[in-house]
Amino acid sequence: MAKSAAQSAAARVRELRQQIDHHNYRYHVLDDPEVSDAEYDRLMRELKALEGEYPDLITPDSPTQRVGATPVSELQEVVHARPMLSLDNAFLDEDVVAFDRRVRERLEDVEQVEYAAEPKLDGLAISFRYESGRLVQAATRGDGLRGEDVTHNVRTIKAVPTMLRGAAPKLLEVRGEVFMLIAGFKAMNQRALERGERTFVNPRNAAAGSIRQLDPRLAAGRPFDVFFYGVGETEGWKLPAKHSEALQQLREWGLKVSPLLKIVQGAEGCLHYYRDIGAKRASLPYEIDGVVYKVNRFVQQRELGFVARAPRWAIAHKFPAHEENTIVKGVEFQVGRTGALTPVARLEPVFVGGVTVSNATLHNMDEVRRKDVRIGDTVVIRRAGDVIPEVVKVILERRPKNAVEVELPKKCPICGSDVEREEGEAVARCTGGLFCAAQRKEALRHFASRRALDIDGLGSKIIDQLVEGEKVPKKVRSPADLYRLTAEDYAALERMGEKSAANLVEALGRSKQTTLARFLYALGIRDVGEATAAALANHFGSLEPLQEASEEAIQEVPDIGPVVAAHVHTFFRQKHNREVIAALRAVGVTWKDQQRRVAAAEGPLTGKTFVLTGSLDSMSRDEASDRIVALGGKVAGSVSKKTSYVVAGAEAGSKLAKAQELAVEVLDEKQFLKLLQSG
DNA sequence: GATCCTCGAGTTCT
DNA sequence: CTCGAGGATC
Repeated sequence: MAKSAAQSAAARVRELRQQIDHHNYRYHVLDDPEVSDAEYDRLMRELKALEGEYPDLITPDSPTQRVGATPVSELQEVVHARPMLSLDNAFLDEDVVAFDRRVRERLEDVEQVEYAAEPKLDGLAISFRYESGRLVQAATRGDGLRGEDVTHNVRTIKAVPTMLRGAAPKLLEVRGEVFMLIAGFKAMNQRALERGERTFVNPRNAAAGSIRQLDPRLAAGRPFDVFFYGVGETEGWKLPAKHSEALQQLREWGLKVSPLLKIVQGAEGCLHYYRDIGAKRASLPYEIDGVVYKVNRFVQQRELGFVARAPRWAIAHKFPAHEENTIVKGVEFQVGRTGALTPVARLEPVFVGGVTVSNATLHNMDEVRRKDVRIGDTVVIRRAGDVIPEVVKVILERRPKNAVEVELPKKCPICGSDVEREEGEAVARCTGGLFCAAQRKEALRHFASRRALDIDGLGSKIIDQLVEGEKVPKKVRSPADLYRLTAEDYAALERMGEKSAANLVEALGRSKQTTLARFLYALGIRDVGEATAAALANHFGSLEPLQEASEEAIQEVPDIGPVVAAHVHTFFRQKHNREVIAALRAVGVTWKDQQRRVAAAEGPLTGKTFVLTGSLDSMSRDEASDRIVALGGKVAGSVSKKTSYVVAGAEAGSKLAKAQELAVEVLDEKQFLKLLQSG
């Protein structure tokens, strides 16, 4: 009786493992799950329960054994049966052309070479050994000849099958890249930060660190993924004629291959592929540092052979690096429109991500202390998918003895006024107000900016001269002064010809006809940005009632609380500000009072919130957002659970990753246009 | 009182 | 784009 129960348990265990392996394959390799996560969990729980009852049935390749294997005391050395080679690097198009030429010269009678091209992932190269379809060993690349045994950790990666599907050969050693998804990496870092644990600089380091852990419980649950890209030692498998065909066979065995793998012809095909992937780079959910081209036919590969430790039949074509090291030469403090003092690191110029970077913001003193940046330090600079360079961290081992700590200045570097930092606030401010030339300049620049009065041709070089100006009849102190200068006055400035001066006066004339919302925004009231200015304009309809409104009345406006209301109220109580406003109206700045509007326009998109990222082909982001609002939708700046859609254009950045993390629906340009049309 | 969602402000380089 | 902080909501 007991025996037959054990027998049926064994059968059920086999059945469950088969099902779970199948669902893993659907989920991780095909990206097309058949069952819900809940159903999957139910199968896992049943298997665990049975194995708990009959421990004899537990085998190392059971899906339950991925997590919770016992820690190892040290990583064992593994000698690779076939060396894991490194690749030659190409940085320029010419390098690729030269590579292709060398290949053709060695292969006589071949006019055009076929290459298999795929992205080069920024992860960790691993060799996986399957014996009779069963994963028996996973090892790091190491120096190429010997690596470290990391089987215990690799077993916890769900995308790595512990058992191959179908008829597997007696021995199959495959190579693949283990990497971390950016979204998962960020979430993991965030959690670590909240718990006060150490964080990782980038997904690559996180992957390498996790895989080399001794305790697999630390690696389990980390957001790993894997793509297999090559074959090592085999037994009982007759290799097909082409590399791409071999990868196709790996796919059928359940080993995940990059979906971006492509067959291309000649150097031209390679370069075309490089640009194509380069354009997609920022929107991929993982980091890549280039693409790899491999001669596709195995016969040709064998004919080409190797030099030293790199094959002659493959090359890695690198993208410009995202991260570089450089030295902090100094830290200066910039003064912004509101008087905020911002520390900026002056760097030894360094080429990162396609441009030369010589400055990077440090945001505020808290940030300086948190990262512990000192003058003389060597730092890691990153230009991720975004544009703005960032100091990632200090390389402490390279800190010179005479490194200087950054001190917050006591006096404003521009005007010499006292610097104050409110209790509990991150920013320090110059107290000089409009006495400070930096604040006057920034206020003018803000006034002229595109989203304010949009005065073309009034750049910072011109503003500098107007404010400090030797060559101006009267120094410009407020925006109203701008309208009193003539074309001749402007033409007298450095780097200003008659034509530019005429254009500027023309632009000033155009700017006089504006809207209340833009005007309020242009005034530069603290904490009043575009959205708040629009809310004030909608609520009050015209300027006079707002100027006379009490703090309480201002707080009636949606999204305005006591702090902002106080700023607005104080602004209009000040004599100087009222004079500037009167002067602006006197020179002809005007707008149509708008209807007081309570609700937004009704439309097919009412209740939907959109977030835009990347650039669209058919319209600018401003146009896109106008069209959404016209149909009753809302456009927000950041992705949250309440976001209905993220519209991702070319070179979408971190918002796309965030959307994927929160499972918010993502629309590409086509789908977005369709939605607009149907509305 | 805590948490989430938005907005504002400052920033790089070509 | 990122960070900090104000406002709303539970």
